[in-house]
Amino acid sequence: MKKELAKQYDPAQFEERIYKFWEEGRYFHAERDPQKEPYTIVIPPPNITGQLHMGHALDETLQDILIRWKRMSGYCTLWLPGTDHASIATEAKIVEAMRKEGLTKDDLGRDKFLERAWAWKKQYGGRIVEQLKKLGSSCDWERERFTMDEGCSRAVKEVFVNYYDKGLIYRCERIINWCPHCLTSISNAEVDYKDQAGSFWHLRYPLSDGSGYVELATTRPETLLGDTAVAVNPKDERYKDIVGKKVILPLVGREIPVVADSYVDMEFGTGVVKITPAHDPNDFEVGRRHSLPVINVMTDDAKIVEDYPDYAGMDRYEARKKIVEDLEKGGFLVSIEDHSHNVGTCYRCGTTVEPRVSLQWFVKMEDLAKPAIKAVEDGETKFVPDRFSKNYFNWMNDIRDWCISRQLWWGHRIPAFYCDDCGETVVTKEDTAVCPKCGKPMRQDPDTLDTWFSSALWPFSTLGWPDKTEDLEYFYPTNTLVTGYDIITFWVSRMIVAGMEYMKEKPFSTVLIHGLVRDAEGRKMSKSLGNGIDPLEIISKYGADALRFMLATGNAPGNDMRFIEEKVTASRNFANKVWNAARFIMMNLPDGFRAESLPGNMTTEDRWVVSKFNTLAKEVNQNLEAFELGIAVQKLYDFIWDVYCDWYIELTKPRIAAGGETAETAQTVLVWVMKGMLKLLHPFMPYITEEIWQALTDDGSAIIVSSFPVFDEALCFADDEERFEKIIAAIKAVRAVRNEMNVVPSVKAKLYIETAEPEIFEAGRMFFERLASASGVEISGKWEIPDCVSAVTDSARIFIPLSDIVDTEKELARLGKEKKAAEKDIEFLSSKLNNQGFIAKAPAQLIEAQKQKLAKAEEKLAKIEQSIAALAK
RNA sequence: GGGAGCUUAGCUCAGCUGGGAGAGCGUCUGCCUUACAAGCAGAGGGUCAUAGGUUCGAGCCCUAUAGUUCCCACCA
Repeated sequence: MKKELAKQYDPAQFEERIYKFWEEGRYFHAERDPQKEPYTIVIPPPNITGQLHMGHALDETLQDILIRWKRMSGYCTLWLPGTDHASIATEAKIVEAMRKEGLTKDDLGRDKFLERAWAWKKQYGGRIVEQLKKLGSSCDWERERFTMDEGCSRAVKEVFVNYYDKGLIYRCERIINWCPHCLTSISNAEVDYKDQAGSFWHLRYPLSDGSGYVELATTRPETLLGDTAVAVNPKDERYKDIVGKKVILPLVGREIPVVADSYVDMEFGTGVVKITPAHDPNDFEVGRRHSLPVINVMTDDAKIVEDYPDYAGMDRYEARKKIVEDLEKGGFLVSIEDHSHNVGTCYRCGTTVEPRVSLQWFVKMEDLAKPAIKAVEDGETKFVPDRFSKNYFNWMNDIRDWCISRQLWWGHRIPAFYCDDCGETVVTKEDTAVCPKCGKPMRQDPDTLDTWFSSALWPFSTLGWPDKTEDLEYFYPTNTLVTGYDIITFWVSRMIVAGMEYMKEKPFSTVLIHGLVRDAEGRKMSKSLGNGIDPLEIISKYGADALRFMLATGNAPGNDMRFIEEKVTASRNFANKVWNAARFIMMNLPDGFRAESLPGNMTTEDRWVVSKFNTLAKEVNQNLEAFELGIAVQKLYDFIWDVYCDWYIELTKPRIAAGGETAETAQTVLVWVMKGMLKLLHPFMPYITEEIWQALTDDGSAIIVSSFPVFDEALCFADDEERFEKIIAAIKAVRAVRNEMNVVPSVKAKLYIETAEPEIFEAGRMFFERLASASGVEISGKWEIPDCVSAVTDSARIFIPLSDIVDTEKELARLGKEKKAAEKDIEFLSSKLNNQGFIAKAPAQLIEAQKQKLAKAEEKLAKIEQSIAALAK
């Protein structure tokens, strides 16, 4: 009937097999069912270039826990997977690969390049998916999507054209962040600011009327070539006379005006600023206000343009050096100061971005942001933990227009067409366009869209939008989005915007935010540091369940965590514990044993464990409901290891050995609780629970679709819990005393239990033998045993006659310590109960509990005193 | 400049609506007790960063301070 389980937990033996079993059984597939409530998660699509890293592992684990829990709780659950084309990252990889072959994009041309890109996608896009599967992710792979598949592309075009028609997308010349390495514009959100040590060059520009110089300071002397003015503050008395005059631009010889603009900070530097509209965003604004010319002095790859023969072709840093030298030679350099400043770098490649004026497409964000802000304000969408909504509001309330065009080939091509003949622009969903004015064929914009443009539509484009599909109707809005705090601005905010605009409804109800997985020293895992840890290696070493369990343990939402391998070991050990508990049960079940329901003749300890399990089921559900995954894990761990394994299993051993009815009852309860426990654990450790379930039930059922345990009023046995805790307390007390007296377990001793509740201890008689090294148990209301060690609880004194070992002095000292502890308890509790404020204001239940504790403490003290008195005689 | 987080046992971290401080790892003492030595039993270890405040009662709420991390903006 049942399979033997191996002696040691070895996940490699079954994880792959179990995953195949689930896939073949189509357990991950979501079939719309009007009778059921849907529960939907869309995956944050990993990049096709990506390899599974710890961040993914955490993200996927959290999602899978929620999905599996909801699936078992009767929801129609859809976890929709997919991948992102990641335009800039993928294109960079392909360009890099081509470079090794000595090829450039231009050598290949757009079509050939895209062929390569698709081949790349075909080759590597599946890799990350296979890796996700290793984790046990229960995604509906039948619905796997890709941001550049036909449907998503259609959605992108639809949105672009619609935004354009509504006047929310516009094209204009602006200063944008340009990456000279990736050769594309990037959005504000894609710029990482980093502190760098630099210099502050003080220069002087001669006034054209020969009346002297103005002194100014710059961190970027090479941009001087593009200066078209110098500016001072209009209120600055020092410079009011020179406003309107001209200065001669050193090295270039151009005459440029002195303008007055309030942008200039009088306190900073000399109060004079050189204005380079083409290479600084603030200067660009100043330039606009004063109608200054915009002179671009750099090429795409940040080299000086040919107009300046002395520097043409030099890289910007090389040019800087040369220009400083020349300034010095010309007597224009006053001084050089050390200066640390924040420079923008490309989030992909780390190259210092070059602000640059160019013609780009933008989304007007202000109006679009409003409903998205409101959705979070009104609680339509909630961030967990809540503090991240502040992040969101910060960003959204100060939203800038979004630069969406990228000078890349891999991505959604902008559906705008230009007529070179008459200058007409058409934005259309059609693949080609004919000029409506002159009838000539039009040229499509060569640029593509920011990757995040398509990701923003992910929650509905993947469900069929713009068509009104049944999936969309049923599964939208999705329920939970699980992601890291690092992409709230990139992605989460833009999904909410798009969802509100096109679905008129939030894309998800909850955003569960998690932190970063750092290395053991707390550093970010990164390629450059080489401190990344490969989840796949960890899985092959410890199993996916151990990794998942560890990732869900001891961590509160939104907080970073450190990856420490010992934590995985601890989780693996826990899995081994579960494994062996199951093994124990199966070794002790008769053939054909079935435990469908709880027996009617349960003992106190049976009801004790069932009642505790019932509480566990309640709390795990509550914690999951509140996204307190770490707390749920902790409770499961404690119950399984401590309550079930260390106590209950041990309690059943003498009963099973005794055989007969009590054995059968114990077996039934063992199996019943084990099954419930496995179910509660399944979302966290899917593989091992399925493997054990299959071996244990042997009826073709699958735990993945079993019903998740819930609280059951009929299984509350508070009385039995209390009664049995007394036995546990007594056993613990005996063990502690024996340990303290250095009595080895092999030395058995008879126990004489003195108690006012003999029937309770009568029921626990056999457990003392097994769990407290007793050679026999006598129970009475009163014992007089001289020269004896005694273990004391509030409900019993247990005498342990070990005459050859007993050291009266030592025992008196030990009891003295216990007495002190009891007295301290009493003092604490009675002072609390004597406090009028406490009595008047504390909840009645609490007061009652304190009274009971006090009574128990007093009982215990009395018993200790008796023992001391007897020994002192 | 604006905002947020963190500071709890030697280490890594939990602590859900305020009611006698927890776990894992490490340490110490025993134990191969027929599910598990990836184990069992026991023990030690904390002024919950500091200073005030609110409260009958504060690790938790409020204010300030220090250290630390991060986000946003800006720095010619």
